[in-house]
Amino acid sequence: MSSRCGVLPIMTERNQAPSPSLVQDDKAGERPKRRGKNGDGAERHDAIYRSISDAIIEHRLKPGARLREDALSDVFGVSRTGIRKILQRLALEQLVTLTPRRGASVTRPTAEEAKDVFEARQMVECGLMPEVARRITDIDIRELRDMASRERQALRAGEQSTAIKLSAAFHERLAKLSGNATLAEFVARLCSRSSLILAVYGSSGHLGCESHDHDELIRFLEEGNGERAKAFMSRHLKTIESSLSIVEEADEVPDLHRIFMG
Amino acid sequence: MSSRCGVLPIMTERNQAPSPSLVQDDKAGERPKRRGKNGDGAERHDAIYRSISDAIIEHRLKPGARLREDALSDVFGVSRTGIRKILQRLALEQLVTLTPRRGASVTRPTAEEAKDVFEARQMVECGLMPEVARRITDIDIRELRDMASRERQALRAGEQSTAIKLSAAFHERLAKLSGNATLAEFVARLCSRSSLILAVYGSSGHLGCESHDHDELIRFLEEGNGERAKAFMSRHLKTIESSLSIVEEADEVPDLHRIFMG
DNA sequence: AATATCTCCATTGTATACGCTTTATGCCTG
DNA sequence: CAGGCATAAAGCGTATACAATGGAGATATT
Repeated sequence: MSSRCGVLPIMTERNQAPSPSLVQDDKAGERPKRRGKNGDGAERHDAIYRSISDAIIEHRLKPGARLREDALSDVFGVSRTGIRKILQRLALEQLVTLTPRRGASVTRPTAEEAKDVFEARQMVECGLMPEVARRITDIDIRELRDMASRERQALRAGEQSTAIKLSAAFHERLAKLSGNATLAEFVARLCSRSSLILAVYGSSGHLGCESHDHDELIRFLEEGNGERAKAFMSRHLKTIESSLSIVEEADEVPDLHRIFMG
Repeated sequence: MSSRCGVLPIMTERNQAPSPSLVQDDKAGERPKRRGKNGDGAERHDAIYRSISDAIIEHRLKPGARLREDALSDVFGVSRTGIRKILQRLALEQLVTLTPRRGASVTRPTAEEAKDVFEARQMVECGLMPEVARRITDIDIRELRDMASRERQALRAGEQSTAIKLSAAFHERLAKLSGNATLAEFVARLCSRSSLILAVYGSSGHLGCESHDHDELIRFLEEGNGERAKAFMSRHLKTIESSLSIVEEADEVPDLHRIFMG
């Protein structure tokens, strides 16, 4: 068994925090980095959280990959206590699955979850479009265009990880423009899970959003046409969903007869 | 300062778990309750979580109430480690607020959060009605009627806490009938937060849902009229929201002058 | 030879101890 | 008499240690 992925494809972390400040010598006993007052205590946890979250969203950590606590604590240089907190948070966002005595692993979404997530996105993201079209400003449009362009660029350069994350970020940003923080956060979580779903059910070579869909969507929003934006978003999401090859691989007892006996 | 509520209005807990198994003598040193194999380890945490969550939803713990870790660990007989995990989970559901070095307290929703939450409920709960109307069965209807009846009963008996929880439970159950677990969970969270919002902005004597609204809603669902159910739900939620007296009380320095000097 | 069982190890669950930050009270000073 | 500072206490953040459980491998038995 365990044809799963290896244990730790986690590359240290490409910290996007402003302070690189070598990580591993924190464990050396003394504490050389008492910068401000406490400062990086909570920020460090948040950075680690984003690090793992990004790795999952970008498919550097694939569904089913196990996340052992002391391996993570080794990599990030904090003790298991902090790691557990982070894993628990990721579990609540359903990016990792916490099996009671078995530890954490990257969630492998089921087909039904996939359906639910895209149904939810249909309802919420589409429902948000009119309000977004109403509230969007020129600055927002410029920023969205920039994101879309960077996404296209990454896609063309073959940087799948980056493209996936930018695509999710685009949808999240869009939702945030509605001004409703609660719904925006919900959309953000749905986008993360969508990324996971793409990792499992996505056909390779065709990752999520079409190259120019986002640009077209921006155009509708720019002209304040909320209804067309809504319709387009609906079509957009349907396109993504229908591109999935949901085969619901039989988890339990994988039909050895059918597999081997033909 | 600290004209807040006292420290611990937590009455031990009216455990709804099947095993009462006295709680407080766990701290007595020995561990007399090693029942099955591990059994109550995780279940116990879940019970504590529900205990606190219920207390918040039922307004036995009011917004702003501080939740000190060792006080809770004393009450429930588990160490701070477990309490922290639970508090973190509650924080992620936005029932409690975790201030970095200050500990946990019951969240006091802002006016904007209230608006966002009800806007989200409008979008999701109403959007779910057609599907619910399509999938509802006779058994579901009977169960919903029972819940509504129990709610009315509690309301009439003056048991506010029970009525509030039953009302939220009704909406949650309804959402679950849609078959979409993701959206159902979102609705559940919105309902919890709504309860909190009612605690802060609700005019007393008029808590949330009207007595007979739920019964009427059931009727529409029973006849499979998703659109009317949707419209009714929309009106229902609007009624609740407009019953709030959102005054955005000045949080800081609770106006001691106005309070004591008249 | 295959399966069941036993044992050991890897890994998580929980508690406790320690340090740091914040807060409150008392004292000193202007 | 009022306001600021210092000291003490209390509570949170983190790490480490210990216990317990589940799994994998080895061995014995049928």
